[in-house]
Amino acid sequence: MEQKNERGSAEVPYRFDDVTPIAVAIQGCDDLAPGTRSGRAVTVAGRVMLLRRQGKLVFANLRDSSGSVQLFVSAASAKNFDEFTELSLGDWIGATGELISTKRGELSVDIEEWSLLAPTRRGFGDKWHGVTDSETRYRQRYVDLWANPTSRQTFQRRSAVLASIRRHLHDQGFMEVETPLLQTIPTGAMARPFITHHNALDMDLYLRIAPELFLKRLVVGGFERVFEIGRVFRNEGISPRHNPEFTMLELYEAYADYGDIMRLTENLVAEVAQEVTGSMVVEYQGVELNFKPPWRRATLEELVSERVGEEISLEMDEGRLEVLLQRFGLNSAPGWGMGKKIAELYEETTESTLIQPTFVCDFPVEISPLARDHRSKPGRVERFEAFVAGRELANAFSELNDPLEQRRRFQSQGRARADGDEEAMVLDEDYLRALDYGLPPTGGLGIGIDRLVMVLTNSSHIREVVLFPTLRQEIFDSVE
RNA sequence: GCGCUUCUAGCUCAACGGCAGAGCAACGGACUCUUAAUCCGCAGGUUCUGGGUUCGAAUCCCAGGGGGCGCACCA
Repeated sequence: MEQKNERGSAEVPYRFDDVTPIAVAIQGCDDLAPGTRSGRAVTVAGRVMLLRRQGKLVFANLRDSSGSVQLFVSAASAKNFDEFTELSLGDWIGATGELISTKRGELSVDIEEWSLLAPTRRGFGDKWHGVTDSETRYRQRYVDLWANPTSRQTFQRRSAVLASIRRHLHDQGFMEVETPLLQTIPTGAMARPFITHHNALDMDLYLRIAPELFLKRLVVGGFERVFEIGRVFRNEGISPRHNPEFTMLELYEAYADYGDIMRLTENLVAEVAQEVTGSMVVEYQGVELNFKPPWRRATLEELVSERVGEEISLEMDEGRLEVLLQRFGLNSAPGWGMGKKIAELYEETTESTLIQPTFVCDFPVEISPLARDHRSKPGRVERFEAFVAGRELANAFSELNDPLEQRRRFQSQGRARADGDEEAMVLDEDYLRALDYGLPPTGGLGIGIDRLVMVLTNSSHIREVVLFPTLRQEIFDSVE
């Protein structure tokens, strides 16, 4: 099966000098006339992806992370020519030669010297079809990345998105911080946690479901603009839009309210889109999404009223609301107040229809335990969610900074928990103590980075944008 | 967790109740300007696993496993 490849890596070099990325090496040589030589010598390295043997002349395509280039290997001028003809697709080599244009006008490196850097013992799939089997692509991402250019581009763009976000936030005076992943109280969001155990302390710990409360402690501590980009873990279902671990951006800005955060959000996302895709208008699954600010702003109650076709509000008749819930197949649970019921109706009828970027504003206080009461609308908080392509992209609020009110909110969550809501938020005494020391007016924001990357890479499944997505354990037939 | 669906050579796929095949890769050989696919040759299989039905199962049925989609849950 793998007959040829009794070759190991024992005899290949430990390093290879003077490598230039292929994209850099070939820069400026696009217009070399067919059949001419550039006089420029380059050293490149990468994987042999295609081979066309013509006897005393071999053409190969060499690829590295920056691009690919044709290698022109002639028996008359290349060292170790016979060995070159024995290379396999997928072998790593390094090579030095002059940039030339072939008779057909293909820019090539006319190899003088080359070295095998690592042989491959397994093939990289069909050279035309690549590897399409999704299981192989997710489990063996190293194969996917080499075999499928679009996969490679997706992850390169993901990196560009992260770099762009960091650059913009640093430019605006935000400081990047790291807070605990291992937490004694899993709080700051509505979700079930993963539990683990620390042996020396003989203590259960939780993988964080959000960094939120730690970041606000830092604002109490005087860091007025902080952000964290990091993994959070939620012990919930897996779907095309959910991976148990995912990457969240959270930021907090002192002296700002949710209106400031709205402007920050639309500007940040629009500029990132512009930088990584070249445009603020992005095609996603056949639909054009326009991220150019300003985005539409509407209240949750306005949007759900629009969809349902009649006025929906916290002040409406509760019996009428129950009728509407029934009509949409929703059964309210004991303990649900008007706010929760309206939120459920909104989620069922409205969320998936919000295609263009939209700020959904002013959520019911009942479902927003960390957001500050709206300055003029009783029963609502100053909170928004940004929706794009029918999905939540961001969640933000004017942060609740009153320790007494925060305690009441936690206690209300505690009652929901007692009623069986496993995702109701857990009270954090130290956080309340921190608020006692004074949290200035603060705007906070959370953005699901994976979903942002999905939109900016036209990916329909979160696994397309997570390098090593969570899968069931693979069972190997033999253990050697 | 539930429903639907899928799994055949290293990869991409045929065969759909009657001898398990092709292209590419690999392996051997020919070829000095090719562009996934030149030519000749040679190999390659627990058809995901285990049961069952049948004269006969990759194919039909049952159970299990992996993947995908949908629902539920969430971001």
